[in-house]
Order: sequence, then structure tokens, then C-alpha cells
Amino acid sequence: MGLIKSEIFTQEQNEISMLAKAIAHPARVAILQHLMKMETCFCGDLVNIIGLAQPTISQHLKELKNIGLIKGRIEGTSVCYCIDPEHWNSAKTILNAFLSQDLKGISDCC
Amino acid sequence: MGLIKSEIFTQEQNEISMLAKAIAHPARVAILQHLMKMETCFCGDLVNIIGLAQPTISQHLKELKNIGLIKGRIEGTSVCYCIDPEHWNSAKTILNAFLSQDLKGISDCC
DNA sequence: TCTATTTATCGTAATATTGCAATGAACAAA
DNA sequence: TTTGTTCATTGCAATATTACGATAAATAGA
Repeated sequence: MGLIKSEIFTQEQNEISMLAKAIAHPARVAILQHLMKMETCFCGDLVNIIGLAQPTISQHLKELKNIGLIKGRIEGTSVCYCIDPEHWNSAKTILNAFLSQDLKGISDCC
Repeated sequence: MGLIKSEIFTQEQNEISMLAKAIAHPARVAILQHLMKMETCFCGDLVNIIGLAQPTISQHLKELKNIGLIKGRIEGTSVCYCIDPEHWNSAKTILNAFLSQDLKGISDCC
């Protein structure tokens, strides 16, 4: 089918999986790492740094923007992207809560 | 294409994205949440709890097992799954390191 | 105005993912 | 042995993702 049955899951489960999916590609990981490291706002040289074609980078940026992790501002003929601090922190909180649930009973039973 | 160009990324970037991909489906999130909550080892009633067909659950379990987040032990006619604590903690460390990189310069420039 | 630069969008091909029915394999119990 | 239970695997259809060439849109500078 290729179609996720989101209706049968909780909102939390869907949210966690959607945030994870945003990170589930090395190019998007690279973009986020770069934007985090930059003191100044980062623009479209991502194309040069990452070795993918410009339309491909543009597409990955769009996905990150759609889920809210980054935002962009047009500056002349180029576009300046940066992490959206609020959404980023919100995502961090949600994923951390999921990851740091402690394992009941050490559970190493297999 | 549909094919990720892993060669052009660092091992770290590939690892982060692969771990994220394991979590990038609500059914796998639900399975992991369940296994974390269970004091005892959890078996195949996942099919009843989550509303997906048995082969589908089996497939998701396989993916989680392949990446090492869970492991299974055959017990008579059924199979007992649980979190693999070492790999789980390793995954947690890697993802946390990525998530908690601090944003240089607050970077809210867009 | 004309040209160059930067980025987004469209269209498309290749591959991956999701989901399930059907089936098989392994074991337990009658 | 036969039957039932549990789970994995196979095969397939529908959809999603990844990647890029071609092109458009917007602006800057000559």
C-alpha cells in the first residue's frame, strides 16, 4: 500500500514518527548540523557543501520547513535559512521524552 | 531515483538518519513504547494492541531487530521481544548528541 | 533593457516503504 | 499423527521518497 494508517495511532505516536522522519535522511541531518553550527544565518551554499544537486537540496529544505524545524527569509536574490528555535526545542522535548522513558525491569529478558 | 547517496555523507550523519528512520513510523514508535513500559518481556500480542495485520507487525519488528533496537527469543510457539538495552542506550546517546547541540548565536535571524 | 545569479517548481525515473492475503515452518497438545 | 497456534516469509499492489534536468521567477548589476 505504501500509505501509513495514522488514524489508528495516538497523536503523540504520529508526532514522534513525523519528527523522526524529518531527520531520517543524511542530507537533512547535514543541513540541520550546519545550521546549528553557524553563528550567522546560513544560505544556499548548502548545495556546495553537501554534494547534491540544487533542486534536491531545495526539496529537503522544503521538508524541514514544512515540519517547522527551519525557516527561511528572502534576502535579495538568495534565501537565508536558519533553525526555528521554538519548534526545534519543541521537537527536542518530544523526542527526548520518548527516548528517555526508562526501561521497566531492565527488560533484558531475551 | 529513490536511492539515498550515503557515500557523500559522514558515518555519523548516516547513523543518525538510520536510527531516526527506525523511529519514523507510528507503528514502530508504538512497539517501542510498549516494550519500554512492560516489566516482563513482551510477545506477539502487539498484533492485537496495534491494529495492523500480523505480517505487517512482523515486518516492523524485523526492521527494529535489524537495526538492533530490539531482540527476540523464541519461546515455544511464540516469540518474546524486548528492547536491547545496550543498543538502545547507544542510539539514545547518538540521537541526544545530535539534538542537544546548542544553537550558536541563538540564530533566530530569519 | 539585458544578463547573470539564486532559488523554487515541474516532470519524471528509479527505488523504497507500507500493508495484507496466502502460505510455510515450528512447536504444543490431543 | 493430527490439529491448532504462533510467527515469519513470499508475493504483490498502492503509495512515498529520492534525485535531477529543465525551466520559471525574482532580483541585482551592467
